[in-house]
Amino acid sequence: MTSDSRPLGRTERKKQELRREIIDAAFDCFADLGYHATGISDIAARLGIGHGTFYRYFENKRDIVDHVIDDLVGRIITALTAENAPDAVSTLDDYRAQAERIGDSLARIFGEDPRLPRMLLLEAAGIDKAMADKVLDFFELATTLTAAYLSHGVELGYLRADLDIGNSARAINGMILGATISSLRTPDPDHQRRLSEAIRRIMYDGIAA
Amino acid sequence: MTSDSRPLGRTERKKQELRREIIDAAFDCFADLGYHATGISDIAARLGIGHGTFYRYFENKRDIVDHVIDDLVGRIITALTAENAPDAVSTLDDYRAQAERIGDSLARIFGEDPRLPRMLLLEAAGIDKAMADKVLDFFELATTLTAAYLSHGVELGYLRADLDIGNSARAINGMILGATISSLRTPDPDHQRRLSEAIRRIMYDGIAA
Amino acid sequence: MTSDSRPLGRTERKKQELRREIIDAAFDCFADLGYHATGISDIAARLGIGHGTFYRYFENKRDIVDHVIDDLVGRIITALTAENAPDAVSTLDDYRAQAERIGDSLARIFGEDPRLPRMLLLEAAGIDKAMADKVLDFFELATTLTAAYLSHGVELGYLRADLDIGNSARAINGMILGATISSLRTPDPDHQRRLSEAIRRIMYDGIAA
Amino acid sequence: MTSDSRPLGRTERKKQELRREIIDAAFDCFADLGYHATGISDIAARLGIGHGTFYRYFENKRDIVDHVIDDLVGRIITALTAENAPDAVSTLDDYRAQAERIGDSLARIFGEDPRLPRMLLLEAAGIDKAMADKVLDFFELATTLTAAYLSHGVELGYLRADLDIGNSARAINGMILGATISSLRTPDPDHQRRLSEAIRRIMYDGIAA
DNA sequence: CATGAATGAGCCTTCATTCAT
DNA sequence: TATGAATGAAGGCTCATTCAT
Repeated sequence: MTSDSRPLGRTERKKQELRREIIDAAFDCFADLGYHATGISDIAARLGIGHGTFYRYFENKRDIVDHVIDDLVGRIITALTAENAPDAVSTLDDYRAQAERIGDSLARIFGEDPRLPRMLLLEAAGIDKAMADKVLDFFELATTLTAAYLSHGVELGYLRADLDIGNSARAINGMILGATISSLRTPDPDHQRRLSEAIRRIMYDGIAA
Repeated sequence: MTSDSRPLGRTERKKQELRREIIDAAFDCFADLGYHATGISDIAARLGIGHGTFYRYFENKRDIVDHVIDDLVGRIITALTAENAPDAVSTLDDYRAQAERIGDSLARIFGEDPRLPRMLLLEAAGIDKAMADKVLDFFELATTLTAAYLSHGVELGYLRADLDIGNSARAINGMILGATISSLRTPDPDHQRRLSEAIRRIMYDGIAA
Repeated sequence: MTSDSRPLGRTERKKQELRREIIDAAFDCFADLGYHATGISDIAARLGIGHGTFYRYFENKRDIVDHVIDDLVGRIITALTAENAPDAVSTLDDYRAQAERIGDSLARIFGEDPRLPRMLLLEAAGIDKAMADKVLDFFELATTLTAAYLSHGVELGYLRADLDIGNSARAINGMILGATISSLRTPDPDHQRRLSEAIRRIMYDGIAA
Repeated sequence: MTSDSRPLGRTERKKQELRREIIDAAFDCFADLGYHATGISDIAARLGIGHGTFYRYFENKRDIVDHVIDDLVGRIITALTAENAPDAVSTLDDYRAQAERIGDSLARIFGEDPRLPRMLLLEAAGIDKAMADKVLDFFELATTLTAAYLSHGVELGYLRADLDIGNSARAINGMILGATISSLRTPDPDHQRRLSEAIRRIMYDGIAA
């Protein structure tokens, strides 16, 4: 059982590896220089491969950035859903703890590599209409995930029965988005923790006296 | 004292007018095609002027987009602050009404021309580092404005005394940001109204049962 | 008898004056910035006139530089021929003194304004073929002048009877040219005097022991 | 030790070849059209290559002309110094023969391709200040070379002991320069020979009776 | 399969010149 | 007559992409 179930040849495995490395190098370049300022040769140079080789793995410049973004989005979705299924909790404390856990997951993944939110929020949408759509798709997907949590909370009676689930999900995601943007300027973990706390406080109790 | 109030000659006025038109045309182009896909000739063609004329009014392509963005930001700030000084209200009802008014202002200015939020949120940040900074500056400014409102609310006793003002302002602005992004996909005014309502509900009461 | 023989109107006189000023300003610009780096607007700006006005006095950029060069050449020729007619001397000492006087004239006119030789030797010829021809014409004219002096010297018996007049004139003018070029790098009058002395020594005695 | 002497691969050799061809084509264009009237596309078209290819070999237009001029200057210096070391002669006749040989070298190299002196004397200096400096540097270098010959001549007693070596070198180079300029108008080899003769006559004997 | 030399579409920008005011 | 706003030809340069080796 040393290899995958399908007998990928050594060559094939190497190819997948390089493909992976190209995606990572492209991410590095796009994050450092910006998409438009990055040349294919920058990506190739970072890997020490000929820039012609790039085209054996990806159609063109537009193609690679799609893979880079899909990769990022996949990483985030994975982090958010792992061990955090909406219906995995059954007590109020569990519920709140899960919300906190989700916030921490996001903070960790964005905190570990600030280029990730920067790429997703500042760089990606400006590439072209299709990419902007993909970013908006991601926001919508996030809304759906959040809505599922809220829905579960309403069912369990933890949340207001009259909650406008979809729109509240949008609002909550907006707060997370705001926090993420704030982290671009102030990456300090302490600050993020306080901001996270403020968001949870608003979520549960509002701001009214 | 023979008409000193109109110190601009007819020529000068025409110049200012054309300058204004170029900014507008550039906004149109950037919003339609994206910054990088827009050529100076596109802007000039839209106005029926020679593209050399463009350079009599703006340094270069980077210069005009700065003016376009400053113009948009200025419009938004104006709309948000006009008749909405943080300390212009003195009762809780006034306070809530003002919050609603501000939300409406934003909805109107973004609803009137959906290209405005699209330009500011999706296009601008991807132009280059400096522009990304300008967009983040704008978010920070918005946070400051919101914080002033919250601060006033705490002073008047409408809001929780233990409110983390700065971070709550960030969270609230995040919700507005989320709503704005949502409006890019679902420009329907009714939907916006419900979303706006959900945000205000969360703000004041939270989501807890 | 306050005006010229022809009753030039005041307007006409002003026109000639401005024309003159434009030529001077153009010379300044060409000498400072180089012909190609000089814009019509640079010339106009230096005079504080609109650059459209330029075209009421000169056909185009190529036209003005022709006038500038003609002006320079005229000044040099005038300086060289004034009081220095080839047949104005009749003794050997006079002859040598005249040669010295001519050298001094050149040194003075070039020394007074180093932009003059710079313009003529470095800038002009590179403008285009026609201008290069004009510069070569000037060299030929200078050769003719020098040849006349030599011819006179031979007639009077001051110079070798077997002198190849034309080619010796070319050689002598070459020495002057070399001195002028040297003055571009080393404008020091003392150095020029010694160089001038060396040239005259070679002219009369050669370098042989 | 299997052919270590040819360390350049075939590709590398081709590259050097094309680089050489570009320099030559650029020289052709600059000489034919003038530097400013020459476009990169003219150079590329002359070689039948895409104009983008040009930029794989040279930084920009300014870069190539530097190489063209350096190439010309190098060729001249080589021709002047090859087999003509200042101290390679030991009799007066040798000395005169060497001087003649140097003159012939120059005449040959300039006569073979009249575009060479045209480029160096008429075109180059007008390109910009830096290039004008380079041309003046070349004149100074030539002066240094000539001065070495004169110095040797004085040491051997062939030349006047009181010779102002530096300035005489300038004067002599001026005569050569004058001859070169004359050759631009009158490329006839016979004429050049007579002019060369006249120069040598002046050098050794002067013009006095 | 990897390479990088070659390519040219297409951009931004300048500036001499025109002409309506 | 003087002006300077408008113009667009022209050209330098970049870089994604191709393809022969």
